[in-house]
Amino acid sequence: MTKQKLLKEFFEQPTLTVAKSLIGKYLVRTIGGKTTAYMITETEAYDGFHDKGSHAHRGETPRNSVMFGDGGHIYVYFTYGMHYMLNIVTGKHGFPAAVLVRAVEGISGPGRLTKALGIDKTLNTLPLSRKSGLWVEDRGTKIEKKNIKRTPRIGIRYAGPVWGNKKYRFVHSKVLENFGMNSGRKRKVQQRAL
DNA sequence: GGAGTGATGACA
DNA sequence: GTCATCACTCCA
Repeated sequence: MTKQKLLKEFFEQPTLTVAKSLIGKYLVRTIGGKTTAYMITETEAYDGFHDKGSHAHRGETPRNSVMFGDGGHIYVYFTYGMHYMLNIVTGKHGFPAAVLVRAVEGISGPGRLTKALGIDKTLNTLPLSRKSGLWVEDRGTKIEKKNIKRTPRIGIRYAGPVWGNKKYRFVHSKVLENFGMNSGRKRKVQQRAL
């Protein structure tokens, strides 16, 4: 199995490309000397100033400033008084965009994901790297196009009929591994209802 | 369907 | 300084 760490160039691609390409990649977390990896199954794109669903649409603020920086950095924010959300900054410096990682295999929901992986605001603004203890790897998993569903994003109806209905959410429905069929092992697919 | 929770940003 | 809002989760 190849393990290829995704570099800055990957995250500098257009936000929608990154959001879609992240499905099937592995989110790797090192904490307290232990490393875990989970396949990403759900993402959402937040793309530029004009995106009314994005934190950046009213311009730069202390909270969202990392979105204006280089791709491949971590944007974590706290919401609803209890949940951290994990985003990965995309695009080039100066263009505010990010991908929200909503779910990984076995863990649905962005708040539950950050809780399970011990992700909090201390990671905010850091680059994805071994040093920060959080990065993304391509482990050779192949995802067929037809198995990635596109839907409107969750929880941003305030963005209005146009931006609220943009299909900027990518959800994985099935996985094919490049080294053969599942050798008898039962695949556990957890997926939130659509 | 509704409570809980507190940082954030808009406004004054 | 106040206040409404929120890229959510859990329990009913």
